[in-house]
Amino acid sequence: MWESPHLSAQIIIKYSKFGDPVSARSLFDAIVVSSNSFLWNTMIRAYANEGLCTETLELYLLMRRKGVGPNNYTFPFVLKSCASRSLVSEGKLVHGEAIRTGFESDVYVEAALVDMYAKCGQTDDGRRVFDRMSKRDLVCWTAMITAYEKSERANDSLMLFHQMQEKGGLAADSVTAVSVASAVAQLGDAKRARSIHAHSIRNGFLEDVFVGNSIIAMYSKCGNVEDARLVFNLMEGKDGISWNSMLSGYNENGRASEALLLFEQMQVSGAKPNPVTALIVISSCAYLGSLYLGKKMHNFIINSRLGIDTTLLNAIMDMYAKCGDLDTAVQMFNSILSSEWNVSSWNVMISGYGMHGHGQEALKLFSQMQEEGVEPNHITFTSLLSACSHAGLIEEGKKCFEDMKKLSMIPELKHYTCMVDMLGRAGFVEEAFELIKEMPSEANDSVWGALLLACKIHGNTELGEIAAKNLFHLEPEHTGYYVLMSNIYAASSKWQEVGRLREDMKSRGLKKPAAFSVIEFGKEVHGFHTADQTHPECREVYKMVGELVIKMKMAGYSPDLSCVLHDVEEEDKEHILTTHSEKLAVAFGIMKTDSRSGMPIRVTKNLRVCNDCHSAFKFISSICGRKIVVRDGNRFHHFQAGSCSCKDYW
DNA sequence: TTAGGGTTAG
Repeated sequence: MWESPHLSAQIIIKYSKFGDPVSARSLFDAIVVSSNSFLWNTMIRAYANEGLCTETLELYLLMRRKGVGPNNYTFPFVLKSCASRSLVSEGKLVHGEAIRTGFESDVYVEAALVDMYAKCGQTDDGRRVFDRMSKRDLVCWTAMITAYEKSERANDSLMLFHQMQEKGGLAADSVTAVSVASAVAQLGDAKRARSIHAHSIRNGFLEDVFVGNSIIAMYSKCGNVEDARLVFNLMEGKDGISWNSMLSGYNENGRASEALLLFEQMQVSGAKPNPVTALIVISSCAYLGSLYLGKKMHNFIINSRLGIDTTLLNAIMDMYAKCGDLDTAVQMFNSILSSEWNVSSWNVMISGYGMHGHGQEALKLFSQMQEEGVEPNHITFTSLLSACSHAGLIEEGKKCFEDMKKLSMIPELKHYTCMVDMLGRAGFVEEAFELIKEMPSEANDSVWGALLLACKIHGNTELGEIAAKNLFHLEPEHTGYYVLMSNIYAASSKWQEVGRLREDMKSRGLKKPAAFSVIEFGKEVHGFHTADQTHPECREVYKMVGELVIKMKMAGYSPDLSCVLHDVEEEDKEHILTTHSEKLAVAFGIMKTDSRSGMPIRVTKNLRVCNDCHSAFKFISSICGRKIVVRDGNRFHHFQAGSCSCKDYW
């Protein structure tokens, strides 16, 4: 029997098909192996198809040592193994052997090489092989299109897709459509997204769940959640990834509450959440800043035994920090051995300390991290610089920036944004502007935005105008920048300029974003707009604000009328201040919660808290003996006994 | 005797 290599090969393949490569190998070893490559190829194929990479490569080496020549059947399997583990150097050696043995231009070997280089992220090497190929089929084209997409070269990916249709005369199938949709998603090109969707409908690709899922992700990343939802609703065979894609689509577009609503529907539908779902939904809670929902989701994750890995733990800690409960985040961090944490865990805590104004603690944690031998990455430095900025630790921040360069890390735009923010807030607006001028690349809207904010805080109209000019050019539709500049003009009573900007906004159809504050206690959530008239208890709330103002005035408070950016009478200004959404929310909290409970009043505001409210909350915390925690658009403020954790520096 | 391309989160 052993004399027939074909029969032996069939048995080896059978063993392999039944998932028993060990028996296959025993049989292989028992056979007197000839110099014929056939049986070797069969055994290598068995290992490669089982995903046993080491075994494949070892057997390949043994084959070479025994003087058996590999051929066009050997290389595709060996290359497949290299691809599966991203073993670039091994793959390149095998490529060399294929050249030496004269099998490089075999179509199967070529295709395997393209695939290997693509999977190892060596896109250009893959392209060189691809260009030399004598015959290319749809799979080869798709492999190369996907390789570009995966290495974030969306334009190259789409260019190749068009070449495939025009020069190659090939039509895409659903697999190609998935990669092309991902490439369009990377570019965020809403117009092309529609055309890919239409193409997929025409060709019936939407029956493939992979295509539906990638189109949902594509629309979401192009800012078109409505169409993503439409595709999602029409999908017949939704799987876990469909739900997750739609959930994260809402998150990406700042619509976290809709993500949570969809999550409820997901549970009703019977679809089973997985750890990715948990990760997405926990970050929705973090975005909303709802401690109640965050805790509820944390319990859900524990009870549903989803399996909590470090990534999910990091997201949970991040959620607690962003929902104002830094203590729980710290407790979680300290309750686990530091060897269990990865660099993101440290980053989460450093940024958590930062957003709550504990700059020194953030720096301490950074030292500890380095003592533990954990290498910081660019996110570590973003978190650190932002922590220094919030705490006004200028010298420390400058040192971090230098440390970063010493570690051969090139500062990115976000690091410059933090530096401009840090210098600008501290009053070094000119120095911040100099830094922008020295930047190796062009400043983006975040960098100029940080400068504009600094100009608003310190009343620098001249530099503010320069920042605004750049911003109006870069982001002509971003309302916030018009508002900031108009606030700068208003603060120096340049009402004509204010009017001009207002007209400009009007002609572009832009509206000032409405201020909105949310207060949460127990299961209750209440929202207030500026001058809210819709809350069922708003009369009582205004009465409470009035009483608080009287008490505050007796304690020395005087309204900061400069916070009213309208050209109106002083008396009206004072009244306008009492209608700010965050004041209404805090007053409601005082009315509804028991001071004896020791629970803080937790308010989240979508925009930056105003100076007058900030001052008022310090008085209220002292008068009412309450802790007030406010999360504004930028950071946390913890008011207690007449002062704020930000030390009036924000 | 042969193979190869795909979706979500961080």
